[in-house]
Amino acid sequence: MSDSPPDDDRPLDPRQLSAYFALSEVGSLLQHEVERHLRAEGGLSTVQFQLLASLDASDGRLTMTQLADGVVYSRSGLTYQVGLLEKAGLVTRGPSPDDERSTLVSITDEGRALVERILPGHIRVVRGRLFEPLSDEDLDRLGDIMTRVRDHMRARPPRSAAPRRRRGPAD
Amino acid sequence: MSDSPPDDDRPLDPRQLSAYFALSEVGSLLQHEVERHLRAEGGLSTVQFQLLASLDASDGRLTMTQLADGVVYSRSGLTYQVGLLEKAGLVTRGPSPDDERSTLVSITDEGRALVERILPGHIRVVRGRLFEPLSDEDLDRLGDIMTRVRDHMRARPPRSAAPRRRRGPAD
DNA sequence: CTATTTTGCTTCGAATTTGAAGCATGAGGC
DNA sequence: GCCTCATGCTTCAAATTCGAAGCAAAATAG
Repeated sequence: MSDSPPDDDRPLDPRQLSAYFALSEVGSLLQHEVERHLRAEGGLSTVQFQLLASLDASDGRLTMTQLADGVVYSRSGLTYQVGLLEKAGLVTRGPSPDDERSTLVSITDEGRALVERILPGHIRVVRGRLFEPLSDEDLDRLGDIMTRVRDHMRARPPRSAAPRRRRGPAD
Repeated sequence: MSDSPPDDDRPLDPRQLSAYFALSEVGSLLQHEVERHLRAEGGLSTVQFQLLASLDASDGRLTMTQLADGVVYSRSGLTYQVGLLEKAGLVTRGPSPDDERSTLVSITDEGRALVERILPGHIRVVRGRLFEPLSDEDLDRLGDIMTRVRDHMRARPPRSAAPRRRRGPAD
């Protein structure tokens, strides 16, 4: 870490490129297939399922902010989606006892039941599409890599633009 | 095909779960940051950039179907986006000489110039957010794994629903 | 204690996305 | 050559998305 090499402005080498493209593609494909399955199976979008799953995994109640933080999503979009879930009777919204501003979202029994019902099929999709061609060792490695990347991305909030404005930009 | 092991209906074990969640999260986070950057830098959405990059990488002209196949996208959405790109002067649309039905999309010089202008920053984002915490070995492994998964997903077109409806569902 | 700033959420309008339906051309069967 | 089906793309209406603006409660400053 003595002096940063000019690594930053070099093009990606072929290995990086191919890894990046493959990752993007897998992400998109997986997302689409999961979407399709959830829609067909339980009439839910991916986000809605993630929200219910988050609630189910935690203590059953989270604030809007906690939910939005887990799922990568805009605040207003979250309001909309939680509204739909509430209308469907899968969650309820109420004020937080601690903080009058916060809305506490709680999963209903019906919501839990739906998650339980959809989960097996969801898992089957993920297993069949994602994990099938991977060995145990691949799996460990993938988990390790992705966890590290995620922590890295979560650690540093994204600079909106101009990551290093040392020299005047040609803009 | 003698008797399928009950592997299929087991829940994902913790390693699989954590790998799956981390992968999803990284995918979402990366997509959002790329989106933000491209929008700020060149006024393009991710899809538009991918379309231009696809055209740039190939011979400069592709049919709508070829484009949609590369990017994971709906046909109608593609029509809309290509329409925007055309309006912006970055691509042109014309009939295919071979097939009267096909629309051939060509990138303009302006389009190429825009790609050239945005690419370095895009690469900087990807490098900084995705590759920074990875060693060379990680990189190779990641590329290998993702390539294999992608090929696997591309090979078998997704079953719309009901992968194995052997026993009457409790629906 | 009051003024200011911050935080949490919702509402709003504009842009995007999607699947279904529509239209025209190409390919096959007869 | 016709008739039927498949293919390539666009149009359409409805749903979803986002950021900006708005509003109320809480934290902070003085």
